[in-house]
Amino acid sequence: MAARFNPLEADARWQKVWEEQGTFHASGDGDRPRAYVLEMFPYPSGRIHMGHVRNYTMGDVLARYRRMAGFDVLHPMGWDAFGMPAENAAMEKKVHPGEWTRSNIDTMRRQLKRLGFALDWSRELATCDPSYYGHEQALFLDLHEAGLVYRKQSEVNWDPVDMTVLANEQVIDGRGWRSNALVERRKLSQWFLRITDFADELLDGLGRLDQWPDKVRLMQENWIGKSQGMRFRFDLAPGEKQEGPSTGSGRTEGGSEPESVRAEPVEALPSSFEVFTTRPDTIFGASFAAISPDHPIALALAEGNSALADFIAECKQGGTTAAELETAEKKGFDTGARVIHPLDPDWTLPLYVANFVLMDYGTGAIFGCPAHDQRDLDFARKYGLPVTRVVSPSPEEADEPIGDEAYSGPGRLVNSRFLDGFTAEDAIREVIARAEAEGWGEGTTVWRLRDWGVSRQRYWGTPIPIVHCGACGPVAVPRDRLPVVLPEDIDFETPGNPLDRHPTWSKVDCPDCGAPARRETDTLDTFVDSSWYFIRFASQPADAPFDRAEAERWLPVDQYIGGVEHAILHLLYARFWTRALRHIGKLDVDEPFKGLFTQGMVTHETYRSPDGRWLNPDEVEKRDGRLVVLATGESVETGRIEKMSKAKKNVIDPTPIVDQYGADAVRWFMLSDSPPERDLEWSEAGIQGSWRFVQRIWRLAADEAGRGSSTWLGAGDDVALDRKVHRTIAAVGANIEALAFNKAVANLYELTNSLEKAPASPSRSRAVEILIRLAAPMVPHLAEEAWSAMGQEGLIAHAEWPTADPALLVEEEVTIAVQVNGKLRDTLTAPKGTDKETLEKMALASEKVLRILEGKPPRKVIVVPDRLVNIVA
RNA sequence: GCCCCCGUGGCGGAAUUGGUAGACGCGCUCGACUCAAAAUCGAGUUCCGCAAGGAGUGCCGGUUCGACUCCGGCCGGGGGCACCA
Repeated sequence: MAARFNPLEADARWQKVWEEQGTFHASGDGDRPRAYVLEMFPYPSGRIHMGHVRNYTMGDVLARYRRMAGFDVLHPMGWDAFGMPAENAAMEKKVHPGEWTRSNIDTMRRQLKRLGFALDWSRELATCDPSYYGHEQALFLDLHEAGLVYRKQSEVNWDPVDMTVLANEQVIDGRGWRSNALVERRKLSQWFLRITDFADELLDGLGRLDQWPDKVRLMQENWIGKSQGMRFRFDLAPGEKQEGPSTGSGRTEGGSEPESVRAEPVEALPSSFEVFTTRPDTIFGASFAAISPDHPIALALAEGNSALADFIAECKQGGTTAAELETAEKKGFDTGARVIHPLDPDWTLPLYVANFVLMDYGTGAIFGCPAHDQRDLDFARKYGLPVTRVVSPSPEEADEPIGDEAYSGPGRLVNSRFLDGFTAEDAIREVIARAEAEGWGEGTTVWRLRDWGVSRQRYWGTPIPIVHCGACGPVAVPRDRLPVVLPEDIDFETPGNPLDRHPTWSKVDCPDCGAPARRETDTLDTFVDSSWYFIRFASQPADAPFDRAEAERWLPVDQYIGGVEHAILHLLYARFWTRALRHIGKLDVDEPFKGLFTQGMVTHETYRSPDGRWLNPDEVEKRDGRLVVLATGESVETGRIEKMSKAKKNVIDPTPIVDQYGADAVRWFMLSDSPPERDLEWSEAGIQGSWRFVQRIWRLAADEAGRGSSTWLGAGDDVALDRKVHRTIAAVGANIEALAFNKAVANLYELTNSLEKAPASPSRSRAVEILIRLAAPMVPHLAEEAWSAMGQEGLIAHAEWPTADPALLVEEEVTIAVQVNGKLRDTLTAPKGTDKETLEKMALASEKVLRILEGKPPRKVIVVPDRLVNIVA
């Protein structure tokens, strides 16, 4: 056996063996228990980065561990291959998005294979492949038939130069990130999925996801944002112009929104409108009503009021960034109209248009109760509106005036006529009951969650399988004509969506009436692609998206691992999609991911030259204990430790590192030190430490392999070492199960330290063999090499995970801490299970204790068996 | 503004239900091997102190025989959401 482990030679050899033998194929038959381990599939951006390496190493350890523990493991990999970067590359580098993407996939697949991940490559998929997105189109049509897809006008960020729609994060200071042109708000007809129909289910389901981080569940809960309250009608007081019939009150029930009210032409002034409140109990504290600048009543009133029209226009200006909103002044415009209080026909309130009322939350209108809402209070003070307390924490404070702070605490109703003396809770119930009985309002629930707009005016995505016919309207593409394949001959020379400009692609006959029609040229949000790929991994027939029974055998994913940046959107959409499939009877799974783990980022120091330029780590060198620029010798300023990014030039490409140290050292480093949920700082010293450890294990194995069993003949068992080994078996298994890889790594270091110190014995030989098996999920190439060199049969990937002997886990002797007044003064050793009296006697006999007690009797002695004795002096 | 998480040696971090704080790694110091270096091995490494001993888990207080752990109040760092009625 060689003195040193040579990863460059061994890695490739074992990777070839695994591939040829199909070692990591999920069989899906037999009666072994199943485990589905999945990491979030990558976007093929060009090359693998350290974040990928960390993510996939974690999943790999778990997958390999489960396989050794007897599971049939599904551990697949694929590519989230649609998206904007491919189109950007097409524009910048004049390459076809498909070509660019597929070449990136080839590169990254090679890089992943170089790391020796135990993946079932036979199930590899790419979302940009018609054999994937064609099935997605079919599923889209299924949801469409089930009424879960609808079309409505919606505002988008429109870049007039690039002629494209921008996501919110692509709008920087009101300008397009690429064109720098002022972004316009445009209304487009877009496709929506009715995720709000599932809001309650999605919220409710979070409570049962006990293997998800609390943080993520909380984020989703906030995102869904359930608010219970009441919706009620305000009638406009007579005296205002009221032309034409009432258009009713705006919205229909539930999450299904009609073609937007905003799209209607401004004609008549409605005679009433609805507001939403979570505090119907404070209804007698009302002092004004306010509507959004986008509200139909505001638009109608502005018709004859140029000052109001100006105000509305002003509201539309200004940024929508968080900082701007926070500092933006709360402004209102008194329309002069008044509304009638629903509980007193003689009481009218002024109607304002206010810049802080959002049209797309609730009903786009509110009533203001300044005494008990801070924003309403600020508004009332500004415009000199009355402030009436209606909730009081105690009877004495009933007439206490409200100062600068609104009172939002508990209490009983005051100044509220028939509600006086009610608790807030009872008052809410009472007001809702009354409103419902009298027909002017009702209890309701409002969600922050909006329906999911899935239309993207982009080329590189899944075509939406719809044809627009002048006579028939939007018509589904018949199933036998799926997939609707993206055209390859496209042109990126002119801005805008190439599908729109394609000479022939969009021209089709209507599937219903045969008349000339036009294909939908929008493509689907790429989050749709990632909402069901884990199902396709589990089952991939050619003629259907998945086979229900086969998919149900694997799902839900037992452990899903990825970045916390997907805590909301991807994970919420995938949860929705899965529930939607269940709703339409395609798949009986409610939650797609049973266990979720969000791993931390890989970070690195940043470096700057004296002139403030960011420097690459390879431009920097340590000389005489300080960092200098390699080329010039100037001193380097060490910046913050940050997530690796091109902008900060602190990216370490994994490939050269793997070439230098081998896959196992890199994998080991990714698991060491930092807890997996926290950030890991890449360092040269760290990878060298990992390399040393790989060689230390190798030396132990080589030592045992070279020794043969004869050398320790006559030596007895090393019981202390046996105990250490079995404690380690238990600890490593538990820590991998808990994804506490840094602790499992520490366990293996400890065992290695013990083995290096232990004299040769049968125990030691067994221990080294067990160490190799315990380390196999983390450093698989080394483990295979050592396993075979030690003369073991078969692959270690198929070897059994060692079992801890319970008898060896029990200590015979324990160390007892001896404290005086809670401070450690001495320790003593006693057989496990020694009774309290004996321990107390032993502790009181301690010389150190006697010295501190100075002959005085202890006041009290606390004995915790097998743990400690605390003497209270 | 609202909600959540985290503060432990020079650094990354360990520490079942409150029960010997600092496992393990990195770094550093000294030593061995070597002509020398690398590699490797051995010893040490929370702070103050020669030692005995004392202090110590962001700060202040509380509960307890006993607090990194529980409670209250501050300070600092990070994250999520955000004119949400």
